[in-house]
Amino acid sequence: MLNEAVNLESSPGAQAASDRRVRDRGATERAILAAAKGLLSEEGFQNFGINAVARRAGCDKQLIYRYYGGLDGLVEAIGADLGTWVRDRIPEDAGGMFLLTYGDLMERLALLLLDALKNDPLMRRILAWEVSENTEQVRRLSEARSKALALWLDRMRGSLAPPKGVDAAAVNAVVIAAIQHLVLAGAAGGQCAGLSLKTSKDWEKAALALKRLVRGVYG
Amino acid sequence: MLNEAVNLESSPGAQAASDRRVRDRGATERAILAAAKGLLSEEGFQNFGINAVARRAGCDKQLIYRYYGGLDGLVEAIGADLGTWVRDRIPEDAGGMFLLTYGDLMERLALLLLDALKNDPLMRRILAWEVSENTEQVRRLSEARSKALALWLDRMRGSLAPPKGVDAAAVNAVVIAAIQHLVLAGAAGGQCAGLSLKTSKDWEKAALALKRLVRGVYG
DNA sequence: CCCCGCTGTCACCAATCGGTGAGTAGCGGG
DNA sequence: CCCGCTACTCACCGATTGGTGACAGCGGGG
Repeated sequence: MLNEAVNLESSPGAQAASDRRVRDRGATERAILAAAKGLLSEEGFQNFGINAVARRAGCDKQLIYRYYGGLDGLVEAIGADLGTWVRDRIPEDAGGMFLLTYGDLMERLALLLLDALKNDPLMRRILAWEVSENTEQVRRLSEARSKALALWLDRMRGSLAPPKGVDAAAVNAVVIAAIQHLVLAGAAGGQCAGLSLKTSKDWEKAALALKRLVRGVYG
Repeated sequence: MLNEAVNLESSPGAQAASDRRVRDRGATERAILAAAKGLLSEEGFQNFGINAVARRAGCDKQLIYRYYGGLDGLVEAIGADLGTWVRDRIPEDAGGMFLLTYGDLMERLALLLLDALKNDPLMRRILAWEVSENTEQVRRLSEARSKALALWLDRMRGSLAPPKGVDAAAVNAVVIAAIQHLVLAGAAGGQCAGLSLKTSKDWEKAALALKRLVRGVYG
């Protein structure tokens, strides 16, 4: 039914032969990792499983067990890959920014983070995963993500000291929480607490409100 | 277990007879709804399904199809039930609050919402569901939830007008986003952006930061 | 040369999923 | 008392899940 006659293939039957995977473990490993990241980005963690990844990678799931030790190992590999996230979005002039006040800096960082997350489906999916499940799997991934975020913030901050009299760590955490939830809600439902988050005009309004909040505490 | 043995048989087989559900459609419907809400609250949306609900309700899944038209209808019933959420947390003195400024009001509302969500696992799970999936099912539930939230805010606000010059709707949405994400992250992983969210002392720090932010914009 | 190891494929497992059709059991009205 | 309506249960369906053991084919080292 599937296979034509056993003939000397000249017809599309040859396709099966040409599709044949070259024996290259490294390439296969990379294909699996890419498939996993793509699948997580596009479909979310709901239907993220061995079978789905293998299907997308175009290989047998057995290879995932062999090369990554199962889904857990694969997820860990994704986490390790998140290290590139911070590298990829550190502008060269990070150290030479002409930011005068801590408020200037935090406003800038908030807007940068908002934009970065808005355009990074993988990070968004991981974030949603984090707040939805509490397995060891997602905990490891979460750790990698938050470490990357912390490193990014640290690099961007440089040596500027926060003002005294405010618990900057707590305030920043709340601001980041707001950013993350805005992005999640916007991507998922297109709105948050009655505020539409679809058009770029919508996002400008949200960004302005965010700026006001940050400026309100840090001046 | 509940009922003593009225009968002749003393063997464990009697248990099955004593457990026997009384034929009461209304009670069964309520049991199913309660099971659904409890399951969603405790386990999250991951393993929320016909089989799990029926198992917890102690009845056959067929009844869920019959009485609620399947999971969708059941979810909708949960959504309808969220209307009580508002009623349950409107303090009597809502109209008679001696709040002078819009800032006073929003600070108070923010802290109230933070606490309410912190202690409401069902709302939290729904919230997490909203940012993780975008099916028709969750969209309806989301709508019910946000409508309840909007109504609550409206009731609490009374007739106090927001100050001019600020996009209060956007600012409030951002604040609510922060609250919701703090609660989600706290419940799931016990922290958010490096800020621990476990002890009540942790939450006080977060609440203080939240107050500062609100006060910063609304004075 | 042959053989062994590595890469990749396939077949199969038990468990669970959502969903449906048919059958049982008890209560209430005639 | 019995009959019918209704609440309820059971058995089964195909599909999909995570997981494993056995096998095929190529290639390099003895």
